[in-house]
Amino acid sequence: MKFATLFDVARSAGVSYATVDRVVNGRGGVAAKSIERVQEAIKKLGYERDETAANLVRKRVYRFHFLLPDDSNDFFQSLAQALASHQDQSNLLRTRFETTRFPAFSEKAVIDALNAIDRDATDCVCLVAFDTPAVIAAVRRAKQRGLKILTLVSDIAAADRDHYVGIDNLVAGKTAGRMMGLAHTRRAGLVLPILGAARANDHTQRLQGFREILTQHFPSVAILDPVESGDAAAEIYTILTDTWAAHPNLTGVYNIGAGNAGLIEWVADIAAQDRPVTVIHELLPISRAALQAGIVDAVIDQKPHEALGHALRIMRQLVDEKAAIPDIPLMSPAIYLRENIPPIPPFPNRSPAQ
Amino acid sequence: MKFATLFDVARSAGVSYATVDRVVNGRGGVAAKSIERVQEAIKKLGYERDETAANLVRKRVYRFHFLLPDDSNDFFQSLAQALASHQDQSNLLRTRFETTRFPAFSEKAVIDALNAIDRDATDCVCLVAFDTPAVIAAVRRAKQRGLKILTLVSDIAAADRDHYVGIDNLVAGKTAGRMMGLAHTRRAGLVLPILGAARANDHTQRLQGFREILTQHFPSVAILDPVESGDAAAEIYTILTDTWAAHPNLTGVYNIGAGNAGLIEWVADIAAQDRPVTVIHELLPISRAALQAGIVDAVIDQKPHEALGHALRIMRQLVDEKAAIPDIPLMSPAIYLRENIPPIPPFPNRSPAQ
DNA sequence: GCAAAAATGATTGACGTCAATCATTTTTGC
DNA sequence: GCAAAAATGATTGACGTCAATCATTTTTGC
Repeated sequence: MKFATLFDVARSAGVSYATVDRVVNGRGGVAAKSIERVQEAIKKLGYERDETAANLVRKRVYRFHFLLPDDSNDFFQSLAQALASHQDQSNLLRTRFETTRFPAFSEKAVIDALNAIDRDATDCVCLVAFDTPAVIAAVRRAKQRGLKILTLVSDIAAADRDHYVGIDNLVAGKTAGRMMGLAHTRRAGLVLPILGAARANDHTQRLQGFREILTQHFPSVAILDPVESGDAAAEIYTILTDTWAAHPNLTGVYNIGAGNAGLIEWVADIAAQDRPVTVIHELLPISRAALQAGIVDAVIDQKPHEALGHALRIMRQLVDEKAAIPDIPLMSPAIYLRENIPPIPPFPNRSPAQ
Repeated sequence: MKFATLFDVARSAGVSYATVDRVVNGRGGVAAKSIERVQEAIKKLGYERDETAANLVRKRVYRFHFLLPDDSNDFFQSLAQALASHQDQSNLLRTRFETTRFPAFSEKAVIDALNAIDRDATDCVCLVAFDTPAVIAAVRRAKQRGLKILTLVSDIAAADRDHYVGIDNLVAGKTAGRMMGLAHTRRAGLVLPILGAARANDHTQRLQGFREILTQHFPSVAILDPVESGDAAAEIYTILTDTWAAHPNLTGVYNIGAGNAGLIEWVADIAAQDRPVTVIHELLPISRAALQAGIVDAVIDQKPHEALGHALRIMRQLVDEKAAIPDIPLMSPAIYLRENIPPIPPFPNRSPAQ
C-alpha cells in the first residue's frame, strides 16, 4: 500500500504537477474545471499532504519562548520539568525552545524579560504571568511587535493575550469543595480554608468555589473564616495549631495555596485518629509522599504536563495563523487520592539515540 | 539561528560527509579518532538529527492495526472515538491505521480477525482482548509472523504480548474503595458492590481492591456480598430495588461493570434525600449526565484518550526496535466528581486543511 | 618499503513538497 | 479571426537525510 503523492494526483487528474501545486497551495490562475479535477483526484486517491516534507522544504520552525517564575522548590519547578519533557519531541515537530526564568512575583522582572524577547528569533511567548496593569501593558507591546502570547496556569485579561491554557480556579475550588463535602456525607462538620494571599486572584477564586459547593450542597458543614498563610509552611503550622486548640471539633482543612509542608508536619504531629480531612493543591514530591503516608486525603492538581501539551499545540496553531483557533475549554483539575497517584511523567518519548 | 546539519558537522569535524554518515548511522569502518572528532562536533554544534527528513527518505511508515470490540453503545465506542481523534496526527507521524471491529465477547471473531491480519501490510497490532487460551495462542501465532502486539485496556499473559497499556484494575477498585471510604469518614455504612460477571478478571480485581481498602482503612463500613448484574441495566435496577428493600440502611453502591443506566434510573426513582453514595466506572455520555445531575457521586475512568496516546507511542517504539522499551507503569485511573468533569476530547489537533 | 587492508572522500539519486521561472497552449473579447 | 490575457506545462533547486558506489588516500603488517 503506497500513499499518493502530488505527482500521483497530477497523473490521475490529467493535469501537470504545476497545476496541482497551484491548486493545493492556492496560488490562483487555475481554471475552475481544473481545480475540480484536482480535487476529485485528491479525494479519489485519498491524498494527504506529507506535512513533514512540506515543513522540511519550507524550513518551517516554531520558535517558542517560555517565561516561567523561578520559585525555588515549588509548583513552577514541576512546570519546568514538564516543559523539559516535552522538549524531547521538539525535533520531530520542528520546535525550538528558549526559556527564561524570572524571580517569582517580581513584576519588573517579567516585564523586562518580555521586553527583551527578540521578535526576530521568537514566534510565540508562553507566559506564566500575573494580571497587573503593567504586565498587561507589556504583553500588549509584545503583541504589537507581532509576537503571539499564550498565558499558562495564570491568566491575564482575555483581550490582551491570544490564548490561555490552564484550569479554572473557581472549578478547582469547587472540586475541592465537593471532595470535602463528600467526606462529610450525612454528618456535620467544621472546615478551615487557608489562603496563601487574599490578594491573589486564583486563591480567592478557589475559596469562592469551595464555599459555594459546601454551602449549596453540604449545608451541615460550617466554614470558618479563611486565614492567610503567606504560603509559608511555618505559618500554616501555627495557624493549624491555634485553630485546633480553639476548635477541637475541626473536621476539615483546605489549603488553597502553597506551604503544604506545614500542614503535613502538623498532621503528623497531632497523630490523631480523628484528624480533620485534608485537601490540598498540586501533586509535587512532598504531596505525593503525604498522600502515600495517609496524611493528606486528596490533592487537587493542575496537570502541568498535560497543560504544556495543550499549550504547545495551541502555540503552533497561533504561529500557523491558518485560521481562528477555536476556543479551547479550560482544563479541569485532577483529583488524586492515595490509590490513584499517577506515575511520575514523563515517560520516555523516544528511544535513546541510535 | 540556523540549526546544524550533517554537512555542518562534517565541516566542523574536518571530515567528509560520508564519514559523518558512517558514524551517525553506525556503518562501521571508521577510525576511532574520526568517530571522536565527529562526536565532538555534534556536541559542539548541538546537532540533532532531523527525524522528519530521515523518515522521509527512509520511507518509514508505521502501519498499525486496531482490533476493537464492537459493543453497541459502550465504553468501546468511546475508545474508538479516542482512536479516531488520534488519527488526526497520523499524517505528521507517518502512521497508517486500519481498524477491525469484532462482535464483543466473540472469541472466534477475535481470533479470526487476528489471523486475517496481513503481515505485509501491518507492523503492529493493538488488541483489546480477553485472556483465554485460544486467544493467547492466536496472539502467539501473530507474533511468530513478526507482528508486534500491544494489548489495550484488557491484558493477556505478559509473556505473550509485547506491551500492555491500560489501568491496573486492582488500583481502580482501590480508588473506588478510597472514594467510598472518604464518603464514610467517621460514620458507619453498608455498601453494595455490583459485579458485571464474576468470571471477568477485571471485575473481580476491582472488587478485590475495593474490599481491601474499605476493610483496611474504613472498618466501620460493612460490605454486602457482591451481586452479579450481567452488565444489564434492567438487572441492576432490580438488584438495587431488592437490596434497598432488604437494607434500608444502605449507604453506598459501587457498580463495578456496565449497566449504569439501571443504577441511574433507580437513584432518580427513589429520589431519596439520603440515597446511598454512588461510585461507578467510565466517563461516558450517560455517566457525565448522571454526574451533572447529582445522581452519581464519583466516576472512576480509564482515560481512553490518554491510553491511546500511550499506546501509539509505544507501538512506534516497538516497530522501531531500537532498544528494549522500558517498562511503562500502568496508568492510574481518573476520578471525576460533578465539578471536574473534563471537556469532551478531542480538541482539534490541527487547523483545517489549507 | 611494499602489498594488502582499512579508512576516507566525492558524489549521486532518492523521499515529497515548495516556490520559483519561462515556454507553450488555450481561452477570451471584440 | 486576431491580439491579449489566462491557463497550463515543463523543469529546476532546494530542504536534510539515507544509502549507495567508486576512487583515492592512509595505515598496517611483515
